Amino acid sequence: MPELPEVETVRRGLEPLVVGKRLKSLEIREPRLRWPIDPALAARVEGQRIESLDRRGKYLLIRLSAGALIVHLGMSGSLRHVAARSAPALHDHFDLLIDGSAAIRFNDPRRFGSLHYADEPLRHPLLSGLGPEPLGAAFDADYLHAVCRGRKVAIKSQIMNSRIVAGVGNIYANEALFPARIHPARAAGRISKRRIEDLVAAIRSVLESAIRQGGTTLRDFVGSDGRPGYFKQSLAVYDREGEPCRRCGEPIRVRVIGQRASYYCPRCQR
DNA sequence: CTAAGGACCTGTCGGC
DNA sequence: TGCCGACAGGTCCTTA
Repeated sequence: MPELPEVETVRRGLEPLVVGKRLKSLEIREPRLRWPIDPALAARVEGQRIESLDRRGKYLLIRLSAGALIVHLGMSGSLRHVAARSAPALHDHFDLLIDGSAAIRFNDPRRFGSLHYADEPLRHPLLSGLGPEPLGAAFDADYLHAVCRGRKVAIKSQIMNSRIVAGVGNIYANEALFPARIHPARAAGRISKRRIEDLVAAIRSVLESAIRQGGTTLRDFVGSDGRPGYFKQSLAVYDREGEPCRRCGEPIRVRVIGQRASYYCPRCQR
């Protein structure tokens, strides 16, 4: 479900509610997530002050006085700000009880999400190999062109590879390739530098625009306040099979590339 | 090394 | 109406 803009939406929603507060307790109801939650984790973080809320790719970093909690929302996860007393519902796997009477509640039907603790989160094995942030200065045309050189993988798979760039998932990979006018199946190594520049600009612009609209809600994404995102109405190609291209009118097509549904305009994208 | 496919889970939707 | 397969916003791990 959540890609970078959705995780950033959650981060921005929670930040003012938790930073500076004390983490009273961590209540784990279902430890069987993508990786089992370490049972020793609760004792380790309880009583610590929450210093900041950061994001790296699709990971949320809850930085504490010492170390940090690392949360990933997987495909179906959400973090909601709720009253501490409220009864947990199905798939509410853990609560972070915050000073006062509030809690941050993690819900995840598919359990592809995860919760870790690390003294230095950026050195954690899951984060240490991540590529640059797509909205950061290190992600530019020189970089992307260099890492695409000689590669035969589809450009869409390449930009969805978190070791290449962190946080671009299926929706925004599709959406960025459209304004860049690049066919999603084109071999990464067979794209000119000029067009790679367009792609870098498109990735940035699509992500920023999605963040401004609170992310994309297709079915069930909600921010920390329970509200959906509104970027769906801005989608140019994703989930628009058969509908007219917004640029030329040609019906949008879908095909599977790298196991993922890929939407594109066969006339505009080469 | 690269690339492709399977695996992990539950919920929902479309077709028969 | 009911059942069954296909598919869903992620990504690690194994295999070739």
